[in-house]
Amino acid sequence: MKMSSSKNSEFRFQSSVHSAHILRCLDEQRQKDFLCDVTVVAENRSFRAHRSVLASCSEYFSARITNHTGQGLVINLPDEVTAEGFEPLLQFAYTSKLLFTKENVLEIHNCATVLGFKNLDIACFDFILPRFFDSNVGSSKVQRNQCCKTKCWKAKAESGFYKDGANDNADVSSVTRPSKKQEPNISSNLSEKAGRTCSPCQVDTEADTEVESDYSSLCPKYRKFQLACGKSQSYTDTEPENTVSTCSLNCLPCSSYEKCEATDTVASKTSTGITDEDAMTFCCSLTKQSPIETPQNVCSGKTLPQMCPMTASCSLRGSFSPPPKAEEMDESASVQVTGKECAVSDCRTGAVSLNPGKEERSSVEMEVANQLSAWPDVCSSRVSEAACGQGVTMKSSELQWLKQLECPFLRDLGAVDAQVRCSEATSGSAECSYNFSLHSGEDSDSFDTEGDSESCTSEQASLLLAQMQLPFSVDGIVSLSRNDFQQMLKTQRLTREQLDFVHDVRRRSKNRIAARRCRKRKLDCIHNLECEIERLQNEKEKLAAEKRQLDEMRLKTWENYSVLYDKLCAEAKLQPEQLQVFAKYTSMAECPFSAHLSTKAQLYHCSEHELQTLASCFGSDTGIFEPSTSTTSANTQNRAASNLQSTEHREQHDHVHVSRPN
DNA sequence: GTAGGCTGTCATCGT
DNA sequence: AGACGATGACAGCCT
Repeated sequence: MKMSSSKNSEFRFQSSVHSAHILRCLDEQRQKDFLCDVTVVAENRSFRAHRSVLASCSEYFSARITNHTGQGLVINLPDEVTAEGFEPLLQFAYTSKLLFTKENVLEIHNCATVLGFKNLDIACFDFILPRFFDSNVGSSKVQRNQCCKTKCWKAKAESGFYKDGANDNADVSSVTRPSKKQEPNISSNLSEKAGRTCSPCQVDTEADTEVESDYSSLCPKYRKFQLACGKSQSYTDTEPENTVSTCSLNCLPCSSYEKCEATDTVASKTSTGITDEDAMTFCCSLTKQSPIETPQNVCSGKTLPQMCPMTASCSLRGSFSPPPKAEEMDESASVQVTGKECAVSDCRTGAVSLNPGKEERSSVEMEVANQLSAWPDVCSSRVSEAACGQGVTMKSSELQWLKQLECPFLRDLGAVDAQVRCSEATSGSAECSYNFSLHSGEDSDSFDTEGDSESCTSEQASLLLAQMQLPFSVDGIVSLSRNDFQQMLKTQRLTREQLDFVHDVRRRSKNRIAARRCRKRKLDCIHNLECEIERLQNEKEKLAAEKRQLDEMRLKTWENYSVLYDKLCAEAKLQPEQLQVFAKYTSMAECPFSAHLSTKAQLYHCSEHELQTLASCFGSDTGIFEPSTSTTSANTQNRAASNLQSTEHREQHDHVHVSRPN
């Protein structure tokens, strides 16, 4: 639930549970066959559903249903759509969740393709299928994104491509470097660590899970401010979009490969010194295989293994869940692919951090990102970590290539640019790609503003770590919890100087991050205060205008009273004494003229001085009180003064504050 | 040359 | 007692 205010105090309520509730109700209706207006026949099975839902999810149904308005519509699906494949799709249409198994995923994919099921983009299957049907996930033999065209998938399926993961090797070998020494077993490190610290990669988020503003994480002052002014813009909302995001090469459509092929080489060559051929191979290897077999200059093979930031950070950071290998998965296991809206979380947790304040990502992107975050193999984790500023070093060629991706939520990442800058700055000198990004998820908010100085200091720290033969990355040192950090130190035999240095690095790095947070909060606070000032000024102007209007109305009303009073006196021909008696016996509540009459009667006995005093109390700037040069004006003065007096008198009785006209 | 902004670091305080 | 986060102050760098 969000409440956001505009400058003119207009509020917008946006429910984050409404859409899910609607969908849930529709699903219940479907199960009860309530209000269903279409029957879909697949093979020999029939399914009841709502036209609007089907048409919303599927291009096929949209086309078939559009011209049918009558009742009892029956749609016979083509032969290639099986009941087994269609049923999960129907369920997906009503629940956003796709339940599938290794056995039926191809069937579902085929049906989705034929029916043009939206939000189950090929990218999802492109990501999912290799996981199921490759026995070497995470170990470099996956063929991904070779072709995203449906035909290719069909061809692969028909040819049993996914039935035998070993086949991949032959295909890949033709485009990969023949002999690439595999890097240390990063995936196993990840697996071990993640097995200890991470939850399984299933992402099943109920849509009614609300993203609440986490004021508890704010400093006291800021928290007080936020709470005090009922901040419409939560702190998380102010997070720069660069806190985004995990993405993977896996989700790339074909165009990315093509673009990569066409555009990547120049940047790669110029900045890293590798040849066009290398770049091409690298590009292809990125798109056609898992990253383990990417060129070693990504994580330079020339560096000592323990100095490799990849190794260090991957082994130290255990936040990412390892991908469940196909052979490790239960045959009957199903994986839920759920839409998850606006997930904002720490990159370290492996969850996706999509900018909530920015334009909404498509559900496909959301889902892919979620899956990627929950299912990162080494490749995706590296890319996503680079995107998250986790400190995994990528050379500019990789980053330039990343920028070509068709994934919009990765393409517009400032992080990529920032990383490119970092890489460019260091690519010339560093054979070893040191880990020079200190973002640890929680502070990954400042990619676009962090200059070279920070990178340099971090790099210096990394260099010093290397010089001291310390097998740690700065990022690893910073991101570890206290206990993990202590345990990590215990596993190493470090001298006193080394220990002090590591602690110093950790302390300074954490403080640096804290300073960034602090400054960001301060800026946010200033910004919010400025908005508050503007809002209050607008409100003040509005109230002033309202007050003026009310004053005018009040004066007009009193003038009407005066006219009526004069008319009454003239018609009744009351003498002053009669007026006095009249006023005496008429309560103010019962007679609207009583106050007027009373005052009028009293004024007949007022001296000129008292009258002037009353008039001066009323003030002359309203134009009501005119110099008493004539009887008429004197009467007007009297009436005005009596108005004032009676008003104030009434205020005393009613305890209602009525401001005196200015 | 100078002002202003940004960032890292240190010191200090409160938790 | 020690770790940690927040924050003010200061210095260095850059524009």
